[in-house]
Amino acid sequence: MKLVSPGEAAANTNDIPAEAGEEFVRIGEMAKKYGVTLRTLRFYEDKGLLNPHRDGSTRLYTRRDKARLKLILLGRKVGFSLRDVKQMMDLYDPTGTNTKQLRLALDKSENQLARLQKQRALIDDAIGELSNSMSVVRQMLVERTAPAQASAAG
Amino acid sequence: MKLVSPGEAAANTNDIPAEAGEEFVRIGEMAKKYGVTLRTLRFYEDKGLLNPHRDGSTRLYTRRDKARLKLILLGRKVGFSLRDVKQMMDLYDPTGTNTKQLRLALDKSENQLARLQKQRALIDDAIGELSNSMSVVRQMLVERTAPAQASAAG
DNA sequence: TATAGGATTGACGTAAACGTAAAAGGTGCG
DNA sequence: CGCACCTTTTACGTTTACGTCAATCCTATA
Repeated sequence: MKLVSPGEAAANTNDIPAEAGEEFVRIGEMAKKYGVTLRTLRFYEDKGLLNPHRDGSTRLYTRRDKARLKLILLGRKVGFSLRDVKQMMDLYDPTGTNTKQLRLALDKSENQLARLQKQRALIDDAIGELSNSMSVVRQMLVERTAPAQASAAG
Repeated sequence: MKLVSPGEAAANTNDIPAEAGEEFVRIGEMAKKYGVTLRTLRFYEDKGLLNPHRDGSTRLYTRRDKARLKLILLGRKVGFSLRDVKQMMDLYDPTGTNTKQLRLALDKSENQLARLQKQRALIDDAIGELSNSMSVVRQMLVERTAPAQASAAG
């Protein structure tokens, strides 16, 4: 009747009606486990990305919620907006082949990949310009700290 | 007594008290010339980044303003915030060597360069993960569109 | 029972850089 | 004269993903 696997977080003694062997986790555990804040989990729920069970008012996360959260975090990592993530998740149907979902995901991924590559190009550009500017500034500083050298060389 | 060089924008006939040969430009010209909106120029002024002269209430930009705007745009391009840009610009002193300004700029630039490189790494990471995911999804789609092949091979 | 530690909802705050009306004034041209 | 065009100021709206209180509640433990 444990909420979490043994060895982890021994501060929970709540009796929760877990008829089957489902591992329920409360928000604090969930947050720690995935390195997010409580606020984040509630926010995701508010946006319809998560749907934990409830024991009264207390949120209880199952491994399905964990799987969803993992997907969300992966999506965020590769730069999808939460809206995109939700759109893709909403297409999930446990009884079907999810072809639509997969196609949408692939489609969005292609766009996102393009965006990322553009961003990369922009950043490379910025790095280039910044490096140039830095050279110039360094040179100006040199001329100001050693003006005798400069005029001697001129 | 022209506001702009001949051949450009022949719609200005305002008489402006330009005693010297200073080229004054109004906000519309300025915006076009640098590819920004009027709102942007006013916004930059509001933030203390620009300080055009006035003919009554009409803004008049000189080449000093142009130089400043160029710097702002360069700063933005390499990822500085307007606040950073202002901080650096505020140190400019036409009578001194501006060593402080240059040092600050260099300092900020180093930080910014580091940030850009981190971002680049993150993006590369994201590209990698996204590409992986795409492969997986593609594979899943293949298995769904040609299940006979898969079961035949199994 | 007091206290510390979670948990809840609600709601405003934050960052950046403008966009977008709204309402009004000035101007040259036909 | 009136329209078209440029300009002005003021000020709220937008975007995204949460942060940060605030007030309250529940619970196990010493």
